[in-house]
Amino acid sequence: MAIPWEGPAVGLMDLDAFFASVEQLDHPEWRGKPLIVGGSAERRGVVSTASYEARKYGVHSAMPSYQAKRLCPQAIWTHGHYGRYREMSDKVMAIVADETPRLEQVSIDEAFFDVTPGRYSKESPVDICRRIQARVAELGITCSIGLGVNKTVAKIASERQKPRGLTVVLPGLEAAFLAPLPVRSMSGIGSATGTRLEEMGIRTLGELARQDPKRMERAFGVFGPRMVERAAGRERSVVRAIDEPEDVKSVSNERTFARDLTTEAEVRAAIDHVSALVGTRLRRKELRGSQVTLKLKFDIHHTHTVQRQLSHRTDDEHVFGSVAQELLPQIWSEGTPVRLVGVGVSSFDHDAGEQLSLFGETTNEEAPSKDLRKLSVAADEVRKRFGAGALSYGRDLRFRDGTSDTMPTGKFDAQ
DNA sequence: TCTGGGGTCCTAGGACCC
DNA sequence: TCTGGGGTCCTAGGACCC
Repeated sequence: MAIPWEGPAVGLMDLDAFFASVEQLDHPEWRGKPLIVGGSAERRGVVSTASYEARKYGVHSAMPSYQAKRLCPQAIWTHGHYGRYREMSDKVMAIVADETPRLEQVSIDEAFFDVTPGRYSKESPVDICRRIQARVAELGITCSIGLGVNKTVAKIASERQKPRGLTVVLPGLEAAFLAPLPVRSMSGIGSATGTRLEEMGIRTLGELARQDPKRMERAFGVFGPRMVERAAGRERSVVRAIDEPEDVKSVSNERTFARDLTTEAEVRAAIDHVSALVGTRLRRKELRGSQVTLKLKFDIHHTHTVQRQLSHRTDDEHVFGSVAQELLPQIWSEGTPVRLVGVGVSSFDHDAGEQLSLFGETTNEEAPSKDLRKLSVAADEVRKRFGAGALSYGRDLRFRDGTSDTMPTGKFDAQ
């Protein structure tokens, strides 16, 4: 029976324990057993995804692996197969896109979609959600969906029932749905903001919704009044169409080392190594940026970054990597242990021309040497054919055995 | 032998210009 | 004769998300 629906309808689809579910699909012998996808306990790894069987032991995403191992020593452990997850994710997104052109992917396992009646189809939004769930299930994995009048409601609803849940908040009921929930259940409110709100005596979304926007603006800046609107269920969200992809703002890579780096040679080799990863990705994405960021983490709470704006855009690690090398002394002196090294490139300015500088590229001291860039492109080719580990530049070689596990981008539950 | 990696957005201070 | 105000860019860091 169709449920009548007035006004906007936004869904949030979340794949249940995605990485672990794909592993269990591909390895029938792992089904029904505690399974953890994540980095190894000995190398400062964390849990990326735990199967529902492992969650019973208290294991959850983002938990340090050593802790997970203690809670569930019998768990099957895998480092994950990112390419395979990507492939499954693409199949799922194609299903959703087949139902509505307004599909905004937020991560490998999550997407908002717009099923406002009359916009693309006259069908009930609830029926469309049920069909998406059934079609995804045919792939051998499952998803949970939240449905409401905007993104905030859809997102929170999707988390109410898992796995395989469909939580519908009918139009007009959003304020009542949100009111009793703790402020932390709304995305955008993390531990810092959550604590500050509590100190102000605001514990639930209902209490947040009743706040004076001016007062919240004084306390939280532009985010304050937005929080109030969202908590009241009044947010008006736009779901991007599938053919208007989001502009990428930055591309970066970082590595945490199993053991801290201490010598200059090690740190500089790490910068080269990480820069090469960034360069390959920039060229694959056809992006050139003019802002270079070097990031070092000394211990769990102390991270330093330095940036430099270049006069032109580049995608060549020989250029931005040597800039990162030049920046190193600004935040590091030999002897300080380094836990993590990161390099990023940003300021792409997609639609602007190549040239930022008033001066020609050839007159610029930072202009990439054509020969070096050719070398970078040739290296991409070798990596593509023989694998990412097939090639590295001179300095790289010295530290490669010290890297921690290369983990795919993770999926983490709140907390 | 205590917490990864890839991102986004916002803020705030300083430099600099008019 | 001694300090205004607005705007923009750059830089560093924090909070948050999955």
